[in-house]
Amino acid sequence: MADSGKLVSAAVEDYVKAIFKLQQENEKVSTTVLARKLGTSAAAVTKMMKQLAENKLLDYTPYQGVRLTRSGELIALEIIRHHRLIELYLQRALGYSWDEVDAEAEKLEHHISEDFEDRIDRMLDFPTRDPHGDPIPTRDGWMEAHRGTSLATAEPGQRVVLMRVKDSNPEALRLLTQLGLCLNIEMEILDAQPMNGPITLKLGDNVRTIGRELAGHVFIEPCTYPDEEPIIVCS
Amino acid sequence: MADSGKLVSAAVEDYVKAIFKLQQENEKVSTTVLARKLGTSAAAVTKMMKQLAENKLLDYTPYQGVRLTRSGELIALEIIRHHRLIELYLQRALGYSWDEVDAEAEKLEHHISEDFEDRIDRMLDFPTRDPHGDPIPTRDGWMEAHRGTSLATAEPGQRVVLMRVKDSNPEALRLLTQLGLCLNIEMEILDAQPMNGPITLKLGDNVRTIGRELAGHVFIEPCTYPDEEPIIVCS
DNA sequence: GGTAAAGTTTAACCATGGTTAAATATTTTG
DNA sequence: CAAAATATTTAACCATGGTTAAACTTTACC
Repeated sequence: MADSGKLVSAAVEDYVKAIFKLQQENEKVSTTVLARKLGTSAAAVTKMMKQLAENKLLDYTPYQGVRLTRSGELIALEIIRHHRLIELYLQRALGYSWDEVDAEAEKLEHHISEDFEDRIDRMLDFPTRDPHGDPIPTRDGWMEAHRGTSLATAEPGQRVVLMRVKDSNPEALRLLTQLGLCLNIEMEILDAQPMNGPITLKLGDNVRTIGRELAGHVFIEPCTYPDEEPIIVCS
Repeated sequence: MADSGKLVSAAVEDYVKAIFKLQQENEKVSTTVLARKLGTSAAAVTKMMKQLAENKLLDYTPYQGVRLTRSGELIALEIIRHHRLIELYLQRALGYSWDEVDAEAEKLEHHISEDFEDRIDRMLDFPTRDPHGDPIPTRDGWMEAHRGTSLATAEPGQRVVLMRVKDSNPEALRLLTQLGLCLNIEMEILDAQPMNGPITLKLGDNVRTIGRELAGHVFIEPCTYPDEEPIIVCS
């Protein structure tokens, strides 16, 4: 009953997923950083690291942090695939908004079958991105690199496209929606005040000013056709 | 992390659900029967009964079996509601067949939000029955009685409607589909051989013979308009 | 009605995944 | 470069939900 037939527990899946995400930033993932990300204690993390190392899901050198093995990565990618497919499904099929999908997907990702995964994948016509612009890993464990650079570090004068947003802060996502920002929208960066001051954007005919913290949740890329009129794909 | 914020664990939900179903047959539910239903040991059940009694989800008299309190019933009904809504959703929205829905719903029922529940309820237009003809409890903890009597005990000569099937045996459900039996289909009972022998049915223009064991998975009611031609609602 | 069988509970144990406090490494800094 | 600060690990503990084996009730039957 506690086992429930699963090869890896939901807890293990959460650990592996968190490590995967953290190791995209830093070479090695430290105990404390992981503990903070998972909302648990460093002691609990250390114990789990030993267990995961025994199961060959990661390489663990005491005091030096961890790094996933390919086996660990495959599990992480499988869960991230579940998460992002579910997010997109909730948005498309059940009308969830992009600030609501993360919390629901967080619970469901551990409990769907391969069959369910395949069915929603097919129903969504084999999508490659989730509602936040994050890439959806393939079934066989490959994932595109993240796109975009932070809007918080953008220079005025550029014409850019909104490629991606951070997924796990509903408040930020609601704010962005209110401001008229959505995936694939084109905008011009009019101004970026020094001292982490606000950034002013032109969205179609509207001018909007947003703080640096919120801008940190947004990732952009230079417009492919910077000379043409911006195309507002936002609904 | 083990807590995960839930008031009741998935294990408790499974226990309460199993007890609810068993106590519809027998006044009190015994340790052994529960253990068999849950695929666990009698000792584990006893321990859990004490815990559930402490939490006032059931009344427990040692050696005498248990019965849910109203609180326990409400939890059971909530989970059964989840289960049956999910089953119907999987069938309608994702093309699952009636032999596939139970296993998937069994896992998902513990992990959906109230919001998810409401959304699929609305999307399905507030349904009252799942794909097996079982009633879907209301949000406030009320459930219709089960309909139908067993086809295994039916007398020849009747014209009947298929009201309900047992939900948790995929093989039986696939067999029934192959034989052309589905919910709401009308049929005439032509013959029922003694000694638990096979039952012969007329479905439209087809005549089918099924064993008593399979018939035990099917529940019927006398046709409301026994004089008219059978209406085949089956697709 | 006593005894055997069946059912139930208790006891001792295990694994998982948490906790806090203390001990030990590592890193930073004056 | 030593001491202080920080990070990490260990140890002892807890709760949940399982196990098996032994003890104890209840039921069934002669």
